Amino acid sequence: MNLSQNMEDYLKAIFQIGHGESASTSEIAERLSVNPASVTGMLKKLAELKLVEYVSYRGVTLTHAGRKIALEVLRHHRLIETYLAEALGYEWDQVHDEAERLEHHISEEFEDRIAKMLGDPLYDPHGDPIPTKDGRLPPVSRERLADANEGETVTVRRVGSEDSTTLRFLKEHGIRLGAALRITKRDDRTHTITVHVQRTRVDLSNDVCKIIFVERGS
Amino acid sequence: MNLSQNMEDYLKAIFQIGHGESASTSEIAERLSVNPASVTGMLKKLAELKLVEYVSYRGVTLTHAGRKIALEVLRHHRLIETYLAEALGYEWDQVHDEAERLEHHISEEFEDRIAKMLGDPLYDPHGDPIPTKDGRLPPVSRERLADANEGETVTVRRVGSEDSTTLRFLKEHGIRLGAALRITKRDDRTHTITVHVQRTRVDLSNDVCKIIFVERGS
DNA sequence: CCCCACATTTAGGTGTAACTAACTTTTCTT
DNA sequence: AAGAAAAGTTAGTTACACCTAAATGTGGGG
Ligand SMILES: [Mn+2]
Ligand SMILES: [Mn+2]
Ligand SMILES: [Mn+2]
Ligand SMILES: [Mn+2]
Repeated sequence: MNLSQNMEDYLKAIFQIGHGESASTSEIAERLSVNPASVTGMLKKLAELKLVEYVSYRGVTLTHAGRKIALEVLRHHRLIETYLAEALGYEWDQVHDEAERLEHHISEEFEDRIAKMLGDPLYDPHGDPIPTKDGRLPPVSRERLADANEGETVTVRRVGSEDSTTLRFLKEHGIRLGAALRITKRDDRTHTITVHVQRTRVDLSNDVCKIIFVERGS
Repeated sequence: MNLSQNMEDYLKAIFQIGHGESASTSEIAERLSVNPASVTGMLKKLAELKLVEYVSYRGVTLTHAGRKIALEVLRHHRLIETYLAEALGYEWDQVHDEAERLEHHISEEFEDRIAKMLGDPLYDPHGDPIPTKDGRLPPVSRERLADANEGETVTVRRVGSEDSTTLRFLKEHGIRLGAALRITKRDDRTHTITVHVQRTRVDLSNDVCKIIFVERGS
């Protein structure tokens, strides 16, 4: 099956929104910066190809075939991000846009070679799991920094953002994968959490804390 | 100026056919595996954008702006080929197809990083010159093995083919960049040239000898 | 249970880039 | 120099993927 770049991005978006549940037209439109009317059109085409199950006004889910493609594209994306960071010295806030384009244009050969060169990594520079060649997703932490208690110490495992300003901010304050954070204060009035990284104090908004996933302990 | 992948490939084709002279509709169609009628349509659009000078029934030449883009795409192509060979262990017969797609999708950032990593190479794995960032082409040999005399010894500098079967054949017989060839026999009846690489004898058709460019001496 | 707000789809249209078939221009052959 | 062959262009379609505006469906509050 040879799909267009656009179709691949739709399948990936449906996978990432839905994660099993069905994705709505407007969520897909939002994520792809496209008009909802365009989404309806594309969903019909994807349903025609048996890549999604689509019920008018009810949203879509991926079929087995659609899910397989979504995972392949996601594997490309995250392997490329990892390669850019490891082999070419990109920062974690620079990798996303490059990977977003390249994911559609590399060959299986390229995929296999960079995977091997990197030692078949399981996580990308943001801690996102890289689907394996046979379509399985390595486990990820779902504990959010936002839910950690005052006094606890946690380890950063994943940052669920593609926004380069946010990523740069975090990096500059020492918040990177593997960093140990001590939660020194939760202010529920200002929705702010104060953490200490090494000896540096950082104030984080609740919004940011919702996209930082951690593991208890250090 | 943001051009489509297709437009970029047209400009590159015109550059490579013409090299100063004008390119004909059918040559472009041939090279891009596209219908001549489609070429006419595209040439009009490119002329509209002032990227080519187009006279109906008379062919096209690149404008300064068009040439600049062609050189940029060519730089991408050849840098990527070089990168694939040097950094990822591709063979010289595997690099072309991958580069043909990727050339349109990498960022300036990516271009700069791989160029730097490779030490700003001047030639790709086939000995083709890599345009510099400011659009200048390193010099190349135009001496064809086909024109070498019996008894001479020459050094392989460039192989002007993208055909992987040809490239694999040459590689397997020790004919690679830098290899020293002694022309031991020219048979003008069978249009065959016999050369010795190291101690191995290889018979080459005249067609192949026309795409092998050499430097006199070893 | 009706109405309204919102989500979604349909209808109609754009731009890109290809195709085939028919026509025109150029070039070659005699 | 005429006529045929080759090269190139025009006309009319197709497919893709987007858009806006108008119409329709859905689910919750009154
Ligand atoms: Mn993408
Ligand atoms: Mn990532
Ligand atoms: Mn190309
Ligand atoms: Mn090359």
